[in-house]
Parts: sequence; structure tokens; C-alpha cells
Amino acid sequence: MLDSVTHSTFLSNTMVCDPLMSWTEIFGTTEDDYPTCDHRTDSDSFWTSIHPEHWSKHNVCEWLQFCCDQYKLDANCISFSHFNISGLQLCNMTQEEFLDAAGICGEYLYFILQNIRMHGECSRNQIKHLLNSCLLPVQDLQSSHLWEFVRDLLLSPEENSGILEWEDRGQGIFRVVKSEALAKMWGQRKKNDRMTYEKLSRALRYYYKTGILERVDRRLVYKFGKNAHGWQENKI
DNA sequence: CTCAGCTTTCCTGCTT
DNA sequence: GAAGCAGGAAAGCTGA
Repeated sequence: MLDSVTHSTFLSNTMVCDPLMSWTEIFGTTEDDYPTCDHRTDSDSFWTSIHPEHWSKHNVCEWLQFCCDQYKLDANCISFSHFNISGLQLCNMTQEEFLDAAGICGEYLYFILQNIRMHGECSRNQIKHLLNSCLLPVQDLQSSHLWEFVRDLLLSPEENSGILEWEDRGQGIFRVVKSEALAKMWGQRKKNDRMTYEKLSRALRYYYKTGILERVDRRLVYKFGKNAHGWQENKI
């Protein structure tokens, strides 16, 4: 579905870049390249004092960086080449395009942008409040819970690499295909190179108690429970 | 500082 | 026998 959204959709007015290019490769190495206000210290209202449609490319870049910093979004999810665009182009992007350009983070970025557009001048705290009042908790993706990590992986085929697959999407039943790869990914996420699937599975079994996962009497197969949210639809 | 929740680590025993 | 699962116990980490 998302494959139908081509890069040219986003980059019609920009250079064609490698989707895997890093932030600095695309936007330059330092803020010296495009000196603007320091959003980290004194511009909480900057993103809302200027309507997103009037943002420059650099503003868009800084907004992304701001969101990554502020909401601890995983910058690795974001294909920055897709965001080498003006604010007007950014505003014209659909939710699907955000998803395509930034995976899981795209959902949050889209939500943040829409709130800035709708609510005009709102403070960072207000944005945070809006995020917190969203259907699903928008939190530190880097330190998200294990079950959220698993859920997000299932919902992100581009990151999944066949590590997890749905057994019965309707019932929330999934299979761990590459257990060691999953453990390695989780270990990387938690900066713990000693993580193993044995330990990870112990943590998954912990979720049986809390209703986040339900027991399935099949090897490497788990099922989301009533207390797990966000796996039902293609949105989290 | 305390506490609770979550995760990690280690372990034994069982099942496939 | 190997791999995986189940679950107890304890410790570590983190945020409220």
C-alpha cells in the first residue's frame, strides 16, 4: 500500500536523495550551515508562532530535530530525504506519506504537525498534553516497553525483516520467526549486548500476568491480550 | 528517600 | 540432546 507513495511525491521540488541518507548528509553538518534560532532553549513557541505552511526547509529540518529531541523519537526511523521540503509541502503530506517517510515516528510527527496547525500558538507543554491525551500513549520510543517494541515491529514491515510475523492478525496472534535476531534488536534498543531470547521470552511471559499477552500453547507463538493496545489496526 | 512497575538475570524442571 | 517454555526468586533500573 505504502509502496505506492513514491519519493517523487515528496521530492517533486527537491533533490533526489538516497532514502537512507543521514540527517547531516542531507541537511548539513552543523547549525552554522543555516543559523536560526535555538529551539532547544528559547523557542518553545517558535514552531507555533510561525504557521507550518510558512516554514522553510531549514525550519522543517529543525522541527524534525526538535521532535526527535523533545519526544525522543528514534531518528533512525526517519528517512530524512523525504523531509527535505518546505513547510507548505510538509503540510500537504498525508498521514500515509508520513508513515512511509518515517515509519512509526511518522504517525507521531503527523499528529504533532496537525496539532500545531490546528491549535496555533500552543506551548510545548500543551503539545505534550495533547500527545498524552492521544488514544495511544506517545512516549519515549527509545525506552518503550518490550511489548510495544514487539507491536511496533509487527506494524513496521520495513524494520521487521522477517523477525516477527502475524499468525492471525485478527486475533493478535504472532510468531517469533528469528528469535535471536529479535533478542539482538531488543538488546540494541536497550543498549544491552547481553540480551538473549531466553531472557526476552521471560519478559514476554511476565506479560501473561498483566493481560498484555495471552498464552498460546505453541512454540514461539504469542497473542496480544486485552491490555495490549494498538495492534488491531494499521495505526498505533 | 521510598515505592511500585518493569526488566534482567539466574535457576530448575518440563515439553517438544 | 537441543531448543524452547513455564515460572519462582532476586536484583537492577527508572519514574512518580
